[in-house]
Parts: sequence; structure tokens; C-alpha cells
Amino acid sequence: MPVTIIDVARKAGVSPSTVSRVISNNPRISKETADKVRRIMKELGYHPNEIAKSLVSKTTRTLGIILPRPADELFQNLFFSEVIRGIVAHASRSGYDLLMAAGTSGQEEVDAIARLVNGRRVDGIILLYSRRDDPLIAYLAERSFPFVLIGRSEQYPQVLSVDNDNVQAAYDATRHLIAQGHERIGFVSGPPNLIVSKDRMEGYVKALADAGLQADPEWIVEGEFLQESGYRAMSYFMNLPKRPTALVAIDDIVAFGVLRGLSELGFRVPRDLSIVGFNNLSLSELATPPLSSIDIGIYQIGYTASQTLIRAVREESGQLQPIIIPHKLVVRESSLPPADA
Amino acid sequence: MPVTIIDVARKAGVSPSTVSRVISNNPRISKETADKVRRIMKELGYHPNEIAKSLVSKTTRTLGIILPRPADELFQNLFFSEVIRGIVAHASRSGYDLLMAAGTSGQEEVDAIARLVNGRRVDGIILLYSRRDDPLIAYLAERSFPFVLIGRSEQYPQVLSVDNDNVQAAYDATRHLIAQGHERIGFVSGPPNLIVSKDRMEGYVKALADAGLQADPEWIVEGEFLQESGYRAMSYFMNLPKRPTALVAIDDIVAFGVLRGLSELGFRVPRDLSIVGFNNLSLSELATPPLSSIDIGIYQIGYTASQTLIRAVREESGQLQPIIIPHKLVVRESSLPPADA
DNA sequence: GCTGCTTACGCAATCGTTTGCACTCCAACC
DNA sequence: GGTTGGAGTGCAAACGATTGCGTAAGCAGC
Repeated sequence: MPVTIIDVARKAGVSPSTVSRVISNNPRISKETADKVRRIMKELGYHPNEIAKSLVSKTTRTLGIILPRPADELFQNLFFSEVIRGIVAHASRSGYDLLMAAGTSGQEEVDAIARLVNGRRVDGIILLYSRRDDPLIAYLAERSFPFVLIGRSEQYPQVLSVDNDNVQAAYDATRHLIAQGHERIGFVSGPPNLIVSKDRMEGYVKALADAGLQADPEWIVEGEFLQESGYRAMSYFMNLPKRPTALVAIDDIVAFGVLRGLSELGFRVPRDLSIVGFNNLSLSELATPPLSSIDIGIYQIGYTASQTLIRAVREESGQLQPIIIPHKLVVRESSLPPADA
Repeated sequence: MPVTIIDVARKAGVSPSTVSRVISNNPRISKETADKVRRIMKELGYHPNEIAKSLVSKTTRTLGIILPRPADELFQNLFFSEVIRGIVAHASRSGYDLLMAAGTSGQEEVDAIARLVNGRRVDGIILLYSRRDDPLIAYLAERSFPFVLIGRSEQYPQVLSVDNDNVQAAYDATRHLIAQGHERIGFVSGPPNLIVSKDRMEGYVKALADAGLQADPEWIVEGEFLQESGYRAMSYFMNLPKRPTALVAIDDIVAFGVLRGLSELGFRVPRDLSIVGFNNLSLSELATPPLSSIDIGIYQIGYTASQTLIRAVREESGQLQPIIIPHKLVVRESSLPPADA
């Protein structure tokens, strides 16, 4: 029913090949022919069938992104939308679309990726939330399918990746708290199988050590990237006989949970507890009190990931060194000395 | 290079047709043959080329979504991620993927949609942020391409759509404020070309009228779905000789801007100004004070939109009546009588 | 007038599937 | 023993493009 290249060719009195060459601006077509063909295309409202194109060109101008397991929970965190925002901004500027596929369970994630990769539906893939032993990375690396990792891989260091220096970032956050005079500093971590959890924990421990302080295992708790985790961590910490006076939270959303819990219990921030988070979500400055946070440049990460991947897809041989997006500490009220101090 | 259906056929000693029929579970294939073919497929690591499949089946098991103009700004609002969350949850459960395309300007939006539609890249399209005179709706409706609108259309009422009763929602919000004793109630609206702005405004005006109050045009301002708009609106209102005592904000994010501005100027909420927003973002309860909001069930909207669209794509003849997702008012501190009253 | 080079285009194969139709068996029936 | 009929497969066309190669026309050069 829709108009094909053959319809155009017939009406223009040329062969389909010629039309095809007009579309791809092949210089070997005379100007008159090209003009005529172009006119007919307009007239007929012709648009190339991208699927057919893909079949022969083996290319789709589409990037794929796999939504990590509980796609449901994922978006609760602004991190995700922010990184997608960056990806889409660059990709669309480069003429690429973004295909999102979700797997609901672990195995389904691999299935989802197999669908995209083997089904030739995408030219490259962006991987998120790299786990310490990630089957997706292995899958793609083995097939040498173009992909870029947001985060980093331990088993496959020689892989395109965009990341922060999370060790240093956590170091900076902790150091800042120490500089405020805190000596009892807790850490609310994320899922232990995520590399980012491990890295930030490492920076936290290192900062303490460098300051001659000791990381008390009692002051480290693990959770998810969810408010509830922060809430739980808060109630754990505040019930400790010897409470920390400051907290580093692995994510602002977790910090929000802490704040909510504290206010419910009547504690004041930063007087009773100072806190700094990660990601500097757009709402962090609206929290009560405004939340200090490490800005890791999420948008930039997404943007750069798309850039890197598209370069790789085009075989412009990207650098295999991980790309590190700089972070910066944004100090707000939640980690400053209390006004009445 | 990758293994095709022909490789499988050759190795199994059958024809490609047979392999294809095995894949689609055609009952006319004998069990032995099917088993053998399946074994070989595993052995060879065969995965069907979805592109080739799409070419002949004219179907892609993919839903498209067009990112409205300033894709950059868009995601700042949790509304977007939340609706996508709902879409992806349902779509992936039904075996559909989601393709996001962005246009940066008005014309590019139409181009983007043309690419998806005429390029046969998607089976259906989800449209967001319907404007009062939306070229995309016209484009799709004219081609009778399956699509569902999140929101509603004035020119094309006979179109699949998922929406709230925004008039009623705004009515409820305003009515709640009136019930608290407010008589001077302002409204911070959104872009006037969006239908949602118009609808909520209408409900606001109607609630006032029903209460015997008059909507003073001075107390209505327009803006974007951005914090800055709320901030500006706040400073406008608070400089009025005769200030409103309460505000309805078209979106929580706008309300956040108002809150921020008020706190900077030393005003207290709800004592100096009560406020209720829309969307009940996950962070609304974390605001200072916790923000009253109309919960419009964003996730549910996305979920239902996917459901409706997929049904339409499969020609299960969805209802053409707009589907209305119920809203509910969530009252929090920002619109309650001040504690010291 | 023949050769040889360009220019501008067409032919036909190809990409990896699906599917309508035809065909071959073989058992069952009269 | 010929006819039917169904079960199980294969042939080949089709989906809508791209592209290597071939070729006709035109012109220059000798």
C-alpha cells in the first residue's frame, strides 16, 4: 500500500537503482534526473522503508539500551532519566534513535540483549549499572559487538566505558565531612554486587584512613538505590549506642530517605547529623535542608556514552581507555556547621 | 557471518521453509524433524534476524515514542520517566520494545515521526503532551496509523487516548483549598498551548465560581513545567498589593519552585501561603513542607497507554472512548491550616 | 571510421525471512 | 489395484531496498 522505490522509479521513468542513487546523493546521477526523481518522491510522498534498508546495509542507526532487572523500580531514580536524557540528546543529534528493551529477570536480560544483538536491531548497546560479574558484558565482549559501559568492568578492563572516578568522589565527600570536624562518619552503601558501591566504599575508607580515622564496620550499611534504604539505614544508625555524626550516602535518593526519617524522629540536619549524597539530583537543593551532593555529571555521562558508542559503531576506533567524567562536590546546608553552632 | 536460517536448514538436511515453520511452531512439521531442527539451532547458536522478519511480516513488535521538542528539558520532570516506566513495564511484558526518537524543533518532530512511521520501524506510536493544535496527531490520524494519545485532542476526539479528568482534578484541588477557608486563590498554569493547561485552568475557575468566588485574572500566571516558572510566579504573586493566600500549581515541579522562592524570601508555608500541586512526584512528600498534590497515576497512565496501543495494533479494536485514569488528592502539610493557627 | 574513455544509467543478485502452492509418500478405502 | 486424502516438506516468489558490474551513447583523437 505505501509507496515504494519502485513506484517512484516507474513514475519517473527510471530504474529503482537510479532512485536509490538519487537518495544517497550518488554523484554519478545527472542533475536533471536527480531533480525529476526528487520531485516525484515529494509528489508521491515517498519515504524509504528503513527495515528494507537495514536488511541490506546491516545497519540500523539505532542504539540499544537494556533496562536493568527491575525496570519498574529503576526510573524512580532520576539518575536513569538523566542519563537517558544525555544519551538521547547526542544520539538524536547524530541521527540515531534509542531502543529500550527490558528483561524482567536475570535470564530475561540476556534474552533481551540477544534479541537486539542477534536480531540485528541495533548497531550498538549501552550498558548500565555494571555488576561485578556481569553476564551482559561477557556476552557482548565475546561477540565483539559494539557497546559502551556506563561504569566499569573488572573482568574486562579493555572495554569502552564512561565512568566517574568514584573512589575519588567518595574520598572527596568523606574528606569534606572530616574537614567539618566529623570523626564518626557512616556510609550508606548500595547493592554490594555493583561496582559503584565497591568503589565509593573504597574512597570512603581511604579518606578515613588518610585522616587517621578508622572505618568501623558498624558504620557501614548496604541497601538499594531507594528511599526506603535510606530510611532503614537512618533508623539503624540513630539507634546505635555510639551514633555517627555524619553520613555519606551512595545516592541522593537514599539521602532523601535518611532526611525523611530524621525529620520524622525529630532530629535536625545538620545539627544532629550531617549528610552528603551523590548525583546532585535536580531536587537535591529543594530538600530540607538542601542536600550536599557530589555532582557526577550524569547528563554528561549519557551524552559521552552515546558519543563514544557511535564513534565505535562507525569504527572510528575510540580510545579504549575508560573515559572519566569529572565530578564536583556541591556543598549545601546538610553538611555545613549548624547555624546555631 | 552470523548463522542464518539457511545454515540451520543445510545442517539439518531440510529446507529453510521447514526451519521457519519449526520456529513458528507450525503443527504440520513432524515432531522428529522439529526436534532435530531445534537441536541444530541451539548447536549453531541461531537467532532469527528480526529485521528480515519485519520486512516480510510488516511488523516490528516495537512501540515508538516521540520526545517532545526540548527533549533536553523534558526529563527534568519526573512525569516523563514515570510514564515511560509504566509503558516499558507493560510493553516488555507483552514482548514489545520501545523506540525513542527525538526531534529538536517542531519540524523535526514531524520528521522523526515520519521516519518511524514510513520507515516501518514501529507498529504504533505513543504521543505525549498533546498540544491544542498538534501536527503530529493530524499526521497520524490522516494516515490512520495506530497511535494512542496521552492526554486528549480537541480536533480529533475520536482517537485512542488515555488521560485524567484534569478539569475535575483541578476542581478538587481548588475546592480543597476553598474548604480550608481560602478565598483568594491563585493559579500557576503551564504553557497555554497545552490542553492540560487549559483543562486545569477550567477546573480551577469552575471551583471558584461554584463557591461564589471570582477568578481574578491577576491571579493567574502562565509558565513552563519548570522550577523557574514557579519561582517567577511566586515572586509575582507575593509582590501583588493584594496577595492570594493559596495557590494551585499545574505541576509539583512548579510548586517546588514556589516553595524555594518562598523560603528564600522568608515566607512560611502554609502560614503565609498554602499550595497544592499536581502529579504527586515521589519527592513531593520530601519537600518543605511536604507538598499536597493531586496524584494522577502517571505510571498507570503509561501502563494503560501501552496496553491500549498494543491492543489497537493487534486490531483487537480498542474502545475509542478516552480512557480516564482516576486521580486522587493527597493532602499534606502545604495546604493544611498552619500548626500555630 | 575505428578505438577508447567518460558519463549516466539499468540488470540482476543479494540481504534473511515467510508463505501459498505443489509435490511426494503412504495408508486407507472401495 | 486404482483412487483419495492427509501428513510432511520443498520450491520459489515476495518483502523493499542496495550495489557491482555491464553497457549504450557521446565525444575526442588519430
